[in-house]
Amino acid sequence: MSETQNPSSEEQSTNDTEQDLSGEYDPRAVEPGWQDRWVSEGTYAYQGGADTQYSIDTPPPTVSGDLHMGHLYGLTLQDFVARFRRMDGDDVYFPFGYDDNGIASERLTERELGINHSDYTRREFQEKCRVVCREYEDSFTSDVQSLAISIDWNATYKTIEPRVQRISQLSFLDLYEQGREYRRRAPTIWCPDCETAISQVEQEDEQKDTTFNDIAFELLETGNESDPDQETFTISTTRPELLPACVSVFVHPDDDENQHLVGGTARVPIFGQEVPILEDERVDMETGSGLVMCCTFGDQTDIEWYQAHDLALRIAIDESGTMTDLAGAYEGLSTHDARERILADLDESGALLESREHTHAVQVHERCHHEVEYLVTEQWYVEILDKKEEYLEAGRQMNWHPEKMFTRYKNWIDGLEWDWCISRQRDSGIPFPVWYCSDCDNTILADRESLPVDPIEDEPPVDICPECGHDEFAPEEDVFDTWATSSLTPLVNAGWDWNDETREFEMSRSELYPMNLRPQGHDIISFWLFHTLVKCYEHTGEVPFEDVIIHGMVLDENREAMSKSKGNVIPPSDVMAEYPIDATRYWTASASIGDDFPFRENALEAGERLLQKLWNASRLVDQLTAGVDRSIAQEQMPGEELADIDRWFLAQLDATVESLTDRFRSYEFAKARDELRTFFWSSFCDDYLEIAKQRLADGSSASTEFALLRAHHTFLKLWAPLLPHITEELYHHLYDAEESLHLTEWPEPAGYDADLAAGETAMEVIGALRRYKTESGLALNEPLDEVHVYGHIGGFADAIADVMHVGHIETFEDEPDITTEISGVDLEYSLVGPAFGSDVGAIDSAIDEGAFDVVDDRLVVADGEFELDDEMFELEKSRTYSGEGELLETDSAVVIVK
RNA sequence: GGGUUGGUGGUCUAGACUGGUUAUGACGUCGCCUUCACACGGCGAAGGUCCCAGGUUCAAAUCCUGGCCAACCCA
Repeated sequence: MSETQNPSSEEQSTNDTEQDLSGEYDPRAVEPGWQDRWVSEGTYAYQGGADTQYSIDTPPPTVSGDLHMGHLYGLTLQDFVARFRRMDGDDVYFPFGYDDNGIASERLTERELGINHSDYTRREFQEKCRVVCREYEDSFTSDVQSLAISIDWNATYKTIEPRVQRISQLSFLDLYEQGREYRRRAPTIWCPDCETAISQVEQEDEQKDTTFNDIAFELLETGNESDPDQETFTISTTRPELLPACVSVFVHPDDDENQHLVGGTARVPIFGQEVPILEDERVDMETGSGLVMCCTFGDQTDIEWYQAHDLALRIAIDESGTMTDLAGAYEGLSTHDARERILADLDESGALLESREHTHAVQVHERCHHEVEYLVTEQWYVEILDKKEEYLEAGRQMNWHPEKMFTRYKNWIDGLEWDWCISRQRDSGIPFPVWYCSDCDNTILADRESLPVDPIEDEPPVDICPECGHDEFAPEEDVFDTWATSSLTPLVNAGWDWNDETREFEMSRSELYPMNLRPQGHDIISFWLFHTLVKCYEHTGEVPFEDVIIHGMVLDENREAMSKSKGNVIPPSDVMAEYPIDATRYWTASASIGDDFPFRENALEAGERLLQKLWNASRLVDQLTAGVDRSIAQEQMPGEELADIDRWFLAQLDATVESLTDRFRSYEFAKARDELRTFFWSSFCDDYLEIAKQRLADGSSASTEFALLRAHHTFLKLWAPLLPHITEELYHHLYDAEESLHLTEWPEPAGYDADLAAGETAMEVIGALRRYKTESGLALNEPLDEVHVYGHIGGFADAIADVMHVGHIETFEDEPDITTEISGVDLEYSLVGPAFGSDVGAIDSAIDEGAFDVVDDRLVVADGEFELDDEMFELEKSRTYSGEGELLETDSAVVIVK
């Protein structure tokens, strides 16, 4: 869809492996070069035709602003999956879309150009939207490319493009024909600012300051004719402008004080209409006087009352938030002005008893934060309330990562109260492919083959109405809700379309569907995931996703959500200016899927350090294997030709490969990252590389050269999904000047066996000797004459001698000739507990007092009261060495430095 | 108001499903060391009532109940 900013700086990494790697890694020079090259070479293009695919249904960002941390995080997680799967043998379909139809992009356009949509024709305004969106999309695309997201840039879409419009309209027709859509005049959630209907998901709570007004209503009749002295009662309301819409007053059935009113009637002040007094348990007795007026409509409870009690309908507010003729003298005023004037008039007439400050939760439109109204309008709906159970069950069929996120999906479905309103009274959406007969209002649908259509410009498919024979039609002027289209992304990706010849729906890339992965934030489970499931399930009969990963939100350094109002937003551009992308990605990998996670400057610094470490270690490997044919890294050397120490390291590498593969497959990037970092840094750099360095310093060793290259080559691959730039750069320097590392195969365990226990002990011994030198003020390369090791270190004595510069090393399998004294007993409680139960305490205290003895490998405690088998305990010994040299202890060996 | 999730050294975090007595790692702090890939390095040290209170159990960071706090979702 778009070009990179600077498509041709490929030369910069054509390398010659003869040359040493330069002193320091310079990501500023390296990273942009690779980003450009990957895009211009189409490195991540979906191939098609392979046996195994992996398809990701990426979230199309709403075009409403710049790239933010949430995008960076989400996209990077997807990229980890994509890069791993690609190397692991799958043909990865990693598309990208922009959601540029609907209210968000219209408002962006208005904001950007300082205009209002109503000042233009629909066509003109749409054009302006396209222009503004295109600019935002281009800069967004270049941002995404500079994050090294391995998207196939041939597989992109915009939700406003004709291809997607067609799919969206096809979807509408299909659901209509299945009987799952209807058009109805009914109470609707309405945004007076955007002047459109919205759906339940698009409203949110907001605390607002307002005044709570006590207003006297004249009591005309009581319910049981008692208490005739009472002339008025009090209603508390925050919305006096709704008085002209008042249709009844409600009392709670448990409200003893006001019970006598039920069944009576009252007169509304100023407006004078007579309304019934009814009883309903939805009254909130705690707030105000306990008496509530019901207006059509002030909130959702009003709607429920209206339906349950068959009340009158009085419409006092119109689509633009202006008072209607029902408001009499207040007609034409905004709701806000009407409120002021009505309050003043109430005050003057004495009906306003009290006004007090009050904070309460109101429903607002999430896009513009204006208070919503509930208006009776004609809208299109997708029926969902009748299938809540089925959609819940369908959700259960997907693998949720983390599992607990399914609960959120369930809660959302449980709380559903409205069918899905999909019509919007806006300009820049996808039109309904519908006309209505001007005479009988019959619905005329467009033909499938003619889609996409715009009924305002296009003619209906019939000349006369099939119902009544009339020949004039009115176009449907509404457009689809954004989510009615973005809920179709799996079908867009799979190339869903209607085949007019076979009279069936089909997919041009059917192998992609159901998609393998849906990645998204937990904030849009109710929007995107739920709607997508409903739509795709109804169209295909299948659940659209195999796996769902639900990630958390990026927080600031104080663990608070980033928001413009708090002023704590960190734009990715700031981070990208200061840190390498690979370091940013390293930070991103530290979050477990599902957890919110804080921005941490020091995590980025840690990433930078790792890059430098990887670079330096690679430089050392490069130097140590200067004359060696690098292609051996991709071959196998039989285990028996390898020195013990080399085989030992490769065996550990095997285990790491295996474990990392599992981690990546189950989306556990944080664990993969930490495991790999620890193994790379501690085992490879600190231990093995030091050993290899010494071994090769003493003369060449085919075994060590092979192991070094093999390990290094493998490390580059293992790091590749997380750190794509530096690994690619190194790979080109050392192994292959042409092919991209990211298109090579994920490593597999080579099957090397080694005495892991002996290796472990050998590393302990090296550690102990290192400590000994440091603590004795010796340089680490200071020679030691002679060392005796008591413990099992197999064939690793030479390696220890090499790396620690020991002249002569002697090993003994048994205990050294030292004085040992039993200083305590370590109990194995997992065995002692079940065997001795409540006696464990007595055993503990007896041992503390020294009342134990070892007889024939058994521990006799408290004069024989208890006897423990040898596997139940271990003796703690303190050793004193009186011979020549110094005694060092490790967990499994004793070392004497002569 | 209802629900969900979480609360582990100064900070972030592993461990919790499957209970076992010495709670993981990183960052930061402090001390020592220029050492031939790397001081963006190495070695070492200090630092924890595992939110609180009960309960179950021989044994609880882990399981159960209640509370407090925070975030999110829904009213």
